[in-house]
Amino acid sequence: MTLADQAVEAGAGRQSMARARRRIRAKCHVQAEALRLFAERGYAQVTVDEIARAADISSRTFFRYFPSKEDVVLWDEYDEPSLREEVWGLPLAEDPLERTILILRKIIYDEYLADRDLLFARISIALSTPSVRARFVAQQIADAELMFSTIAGSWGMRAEDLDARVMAASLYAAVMVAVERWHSGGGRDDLGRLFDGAVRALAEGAWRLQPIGLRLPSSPG
Amino acid sequence: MTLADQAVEAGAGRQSMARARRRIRAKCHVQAEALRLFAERGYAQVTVDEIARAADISSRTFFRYFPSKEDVVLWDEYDEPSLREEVWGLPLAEDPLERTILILRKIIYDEYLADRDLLFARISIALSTPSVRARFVAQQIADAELMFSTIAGSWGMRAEDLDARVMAASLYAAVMVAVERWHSGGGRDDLGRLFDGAVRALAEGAWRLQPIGLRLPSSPG
DNA sequence: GACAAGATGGCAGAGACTGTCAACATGGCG
DNA sequence: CGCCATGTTGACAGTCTCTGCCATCTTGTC
Repeated sequence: MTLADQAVEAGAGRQSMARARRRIRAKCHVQAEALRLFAERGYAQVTVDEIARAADISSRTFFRYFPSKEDVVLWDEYDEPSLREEVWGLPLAEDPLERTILILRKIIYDEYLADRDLLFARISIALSTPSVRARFVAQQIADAELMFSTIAGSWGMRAEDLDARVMAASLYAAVMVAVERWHSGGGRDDLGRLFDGAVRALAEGAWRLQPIGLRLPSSPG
Repeated sequence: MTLADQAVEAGAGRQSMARARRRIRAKCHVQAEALRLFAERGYAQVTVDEIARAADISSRTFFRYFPSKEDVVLWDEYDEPSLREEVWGLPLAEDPLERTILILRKIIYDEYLADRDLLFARISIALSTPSVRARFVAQQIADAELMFSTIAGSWGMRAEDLDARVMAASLYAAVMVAVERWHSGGGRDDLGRLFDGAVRALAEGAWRLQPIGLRLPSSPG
């Protein structure tokens, strides 16, 4: 069973799943062409028309696949099935925090193993193009929050707790730092190990935060 | 001495500082008109042409003031002098981490006190408009990293340490959460206190993170 | 094969943004 | 005061992203 199949089954199931599979394949093809052109000439120097021509579609169809030019970089196959599927599929952990970390780790690892070069190409553009980078960051945070609130909800915690939101965003930070480090190392390191390192750094850094936190609640100044 | 004055002094000093002061005042005026229109009709429903007309400038001039439509929301007076000025001006703290927190806190507090309604209007649009929100988030992170690397550098730490970067991003997370909470409370709470709470949440979360961090370095999973 | 649902392409158009250039304001200086 | 250098503005034309609309073609179903 291919990735596309899984995606479709999880999706709006009722319709013909062949259509959806074709659609995903088509999107992959367009993305590949786009990334090739971006690598050659840079993101800003390639127009949507050119991508469409390279992928043998009309530019109108391009925008039916990807809501914006940025999305052709951000999108990946794994976006198609809802994140929630992944969430429920993982083995339980006692702690919502630990579970979030395990899930994040799995997602990172899956993508990493699936197609290292593709991931590297996407990250390269995401990190070097400000507008794409901004959306990249925002998307990561949204994902982390979705996961955390889902998990926290299933444990009876309120997702709006300061703690939940701060931790979700901080975990994103760990992902982001790991990804950047991985990229700056030319993609040769082990992304999973870098992520572990970032999580440990977070634990240690926040540890040193304890005495400061206690000292804070005094005056505004 | 007005804010504008300070900004100019810190800036490319050599020229006539009257010019720069006028420029900042003009930008403030354009921003005020823009926010007024956005509040009336929503960000997307207002064109740059309309903002320009309302502020009595040409749209070409608008883009000379603000590189993009989004920036008219994101910009504030305090962006003009370099952040570094603020950094060096604050009383020393033993720990770079603590110092970063104090600086963040001061910046938040200054803006907060300067013009609560203006800040609230800007945050409202930043949070509700996806494209602006993405840039808002990215900007916060960049600021936090700039500060942290400046401070870390002055203490002889390497700014590229995993620890430094993770903590910078996590602190941003605390700011973000505090700002969102402040906004959802209608701007009535004390922003500084909310920030303190977020920092404490981070410290506590890290506490719970420690055992997980130690358990991680095993298998990819 | 016929029919319904969905996917596509082409076209026109709004709106964000940029390059260029000529007109204009400003501040300093003889 | 007049003049020059420098910086600021507006107008215009043009590019590019993105959208609505509609006619056309493909696909899956019966």
